[in-house]
Amino acid sequence: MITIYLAEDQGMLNSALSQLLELEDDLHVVGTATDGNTAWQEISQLAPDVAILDIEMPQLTGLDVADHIHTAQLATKVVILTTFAQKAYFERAVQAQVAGYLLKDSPSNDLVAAIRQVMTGKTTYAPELVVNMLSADSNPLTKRELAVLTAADEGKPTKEIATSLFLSDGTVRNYLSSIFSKLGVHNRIEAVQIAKKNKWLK
Amino acid sequence: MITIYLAEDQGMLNSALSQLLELEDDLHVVGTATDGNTAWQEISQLAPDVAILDIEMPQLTGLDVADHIHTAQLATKVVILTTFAQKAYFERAVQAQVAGYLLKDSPSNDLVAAIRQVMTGKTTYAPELVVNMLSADSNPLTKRELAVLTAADEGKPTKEIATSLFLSDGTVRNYLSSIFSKLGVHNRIEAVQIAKKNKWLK
DNA sequence: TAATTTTTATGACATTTGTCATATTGAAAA
DNA sequence: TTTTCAATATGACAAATGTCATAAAAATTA
Repeated sequence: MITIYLAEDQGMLNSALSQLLELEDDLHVVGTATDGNTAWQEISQLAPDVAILDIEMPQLTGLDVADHIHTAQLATKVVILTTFAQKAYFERAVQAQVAGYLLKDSPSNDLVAAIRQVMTGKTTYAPELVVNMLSADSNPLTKRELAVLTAADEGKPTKEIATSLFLSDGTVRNYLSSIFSKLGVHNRIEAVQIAKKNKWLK
Repeated sequence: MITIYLAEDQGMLNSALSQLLELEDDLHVVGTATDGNTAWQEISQLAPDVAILDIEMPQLTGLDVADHIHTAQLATKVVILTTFAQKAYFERAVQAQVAGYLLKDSPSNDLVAAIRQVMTGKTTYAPELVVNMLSADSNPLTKRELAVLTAADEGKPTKEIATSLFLSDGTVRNYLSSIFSKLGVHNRIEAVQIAKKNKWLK
């Protein structure tokens, strides 16, 4: 019997998954949480075989919890369950030696499969990730370009950006223009969007 | 036997829910989709008793699909399933005469309950919504203004906004100008920021 | 060291934005 | 039933934005 702890902050997915896992003869959900703090508390108590952790949770992220589990040297295997294939997240997960990493895009059966898989000592990563890793979208923007874009994101008009960065008006427009061409767009809003999607901008 | 169609773009939730619903003796999932277009195609063919629709889906939103169902006068009852309690969404849903509206925060059993409920002809709305409605920090923007701002937030330039909303170029600029004066700002980015902070815009 | 990239700047130009005045229609509120 | 507000439109104009060519010092990389 494999014992499982499920931490997922979206109620519907949380309860749907836990009911579903519970239906499997060899799986047993020993607890669930919708925030990272409770999750870590209970996992350290219960020491389940597997912890399924969402990344974006209140208080502590799933990656934080995974770190704790790792440093506390619990035998609990961690499976990260997240929405997007983000390079940065994935790297942190590897650091924390998680046993599995899969996306919410996948069907729920993949989760069941992943659980059994990690119990055999193997690791499983969503294939989308590998693709995403190879075509690593490293930031094409320079420091200053990023500074300009950040200011633009705050809604500042060109002039304000210029004075705040001690640049000339035209230089700021040039930077923006260069940013646009690098990102293949034609205005600030789109540029900011792309930069945010790629986590180059918070 | 209640026939159900499920449209939810997040694969994990989609498959988890459909498996879960299928377990109930009186429920049968006749189809699922992860985008609005397929959803509407299939729903119009299959005419299920209940359609469970996520709002944020590619191509057509759940609200668009609900509109279609409503105007095509299908007998299909619609249950909207969404992440946040947004007044605007809710209002549009009411317009489209949806039978139920619930949040992904709720446990999955609420969904099962809601399905049975709407089949008796009753409507069910998540209680959080009512609270959210009352304490609604009232939005000074009109429907169209919001539509324009939403498009602007996507990075579309004036012309595109105009064609996508079937408006003239100047009208769009007028709306934006009026938005700015209502919100006390002078450009799109700032306007979007404020609207987001106040949850008038997602 | 040589080649390349980054940071910074101008000027000129076309286009896009934002502002304002003004006007019509229809719907909602007083 | 006035009066107001929402939705829509024009035209005109000023200001901001985006594009391009060109340039040069400083820093980085090969």
